[in-house]
Amino acid sequence: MAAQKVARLISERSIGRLSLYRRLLNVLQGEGVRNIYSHQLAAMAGCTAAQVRRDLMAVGYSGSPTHGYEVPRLIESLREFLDAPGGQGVALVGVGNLGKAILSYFTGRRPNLQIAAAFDSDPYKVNRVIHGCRCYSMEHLAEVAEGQGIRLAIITVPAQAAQAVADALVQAGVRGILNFAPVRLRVPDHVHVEDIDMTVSLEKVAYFARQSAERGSRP
Amino acid sequence: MAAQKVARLISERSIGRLSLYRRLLNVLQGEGVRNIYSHQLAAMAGCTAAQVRRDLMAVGYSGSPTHGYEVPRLIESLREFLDAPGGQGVALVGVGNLGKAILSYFTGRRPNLQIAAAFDSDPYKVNRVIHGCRCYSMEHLAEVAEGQGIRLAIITVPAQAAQAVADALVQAGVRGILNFAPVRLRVPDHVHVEDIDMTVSLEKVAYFARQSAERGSRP
DNA sequence: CTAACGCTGTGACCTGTTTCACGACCACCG
DNA sequence: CGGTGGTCGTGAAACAGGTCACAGCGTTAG
Repeated sequence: MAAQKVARLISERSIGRLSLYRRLLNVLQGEGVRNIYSHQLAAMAGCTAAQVRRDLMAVGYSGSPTHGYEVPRLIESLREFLDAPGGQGVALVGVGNLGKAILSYFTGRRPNLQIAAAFDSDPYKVNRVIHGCRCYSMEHLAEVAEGQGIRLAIITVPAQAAQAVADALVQAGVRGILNFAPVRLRVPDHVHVEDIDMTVSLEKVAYFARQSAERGSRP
Repeated sequence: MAAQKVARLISERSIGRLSLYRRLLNVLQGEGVRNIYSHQLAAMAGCTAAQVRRDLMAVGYSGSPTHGYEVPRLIESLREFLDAPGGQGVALVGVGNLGKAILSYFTGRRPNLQIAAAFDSDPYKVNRVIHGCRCYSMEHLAEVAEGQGIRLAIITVPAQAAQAVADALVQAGVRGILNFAPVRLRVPDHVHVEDIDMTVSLEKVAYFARQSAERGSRP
């Protein structure tokens, strides 16, 4: 407690990039790379070297001017900075097509962030094991979530059901939600919601693709 | 051509919000709402009224100070602003779990942005129809994409294959890519890439949930 | 041994986005 | 028929995030 982290004002964007750096570094480590410079990491992450250095300021590990950053130490520092000690269980609510895809996507990917339980209102899915994850009834959400100390959740239910699910999750003590439903969830301040809105993303792509097409055809 | 749109410098963020507004408005229209004020839209979208008004400046439809915005006219203006005339075909590459989920997710959702063709390297999937969408072999990508005038694509292949797929798509004339693979794609400047990185998003949720938990426990 | 190099960390600047604030307008009420 | 209240559009201020530039330093070449 003496070494209390100063409440760093670090932006959401930076956290995203730090997570990206870590993933890139893991690949590099697998290739046997021992040291790396900020500009190399920047090239891989698609940003500038200055931004990499500034982001890394937050994690509290300094590289050497001569050898750059030691890959294993940097990974370790990022782990300390980003991960909860002891790992975090995640609940997934809504075992439809998207839910199943996400279950398989995350299976064995991040050992520190495992999907520990799935929930669905469809009685046919309840008690089945899907991609290695047990599916529970919605009625047992609070019980299972609290029993497993789950603080994070992924919502992959239809839009109409999303708010009710979010309320139930908050009630069960969840502090963070990754929301795939195309709705703005209303939650208390202490709960963090991250939206992934595929429709909006696709429309953004369509818009900007059209823009660059027009720009390109009229030089 | 005389009415050439002034090259509005509109931010990526704004486009995302405009797309969100439109979706909210469609729901409202279904409920029979005729008029709406900026602050109501703001409450639903999770931003401020000033931001709604500023975003809407770009679309070129002015509301009335007394009745706010007419829902049908605003939807129409957003459609003109966001959508390509005549609709845009989209290709989906990678018919795995995630690809199938996305196919079912977009089926019949946005009539203007239909997934017109799917591609996979697995011969077992080729020529099957999945969620109403024909799956072609990767070899026919250029042929089918050009034949159908496809300019947009969604990548849902494993990370190792993503760059090769992106190259092939660009070669086939694709101008915008929605990329689910956890890799930074390298593409020419005239191609717009939008990344959806679920791992990064989940880690962001985990980080900020932990932050607010710590902040909450120490008031 | 000295000089020169290249990289890191960080203060200062700059750019792009959000918020504020205010003039103009219209409907409604008294 | 004038006052009042509420909203819109938009210039200007405030803010956040990203970039630049440079001091400091270990390494290495000469």
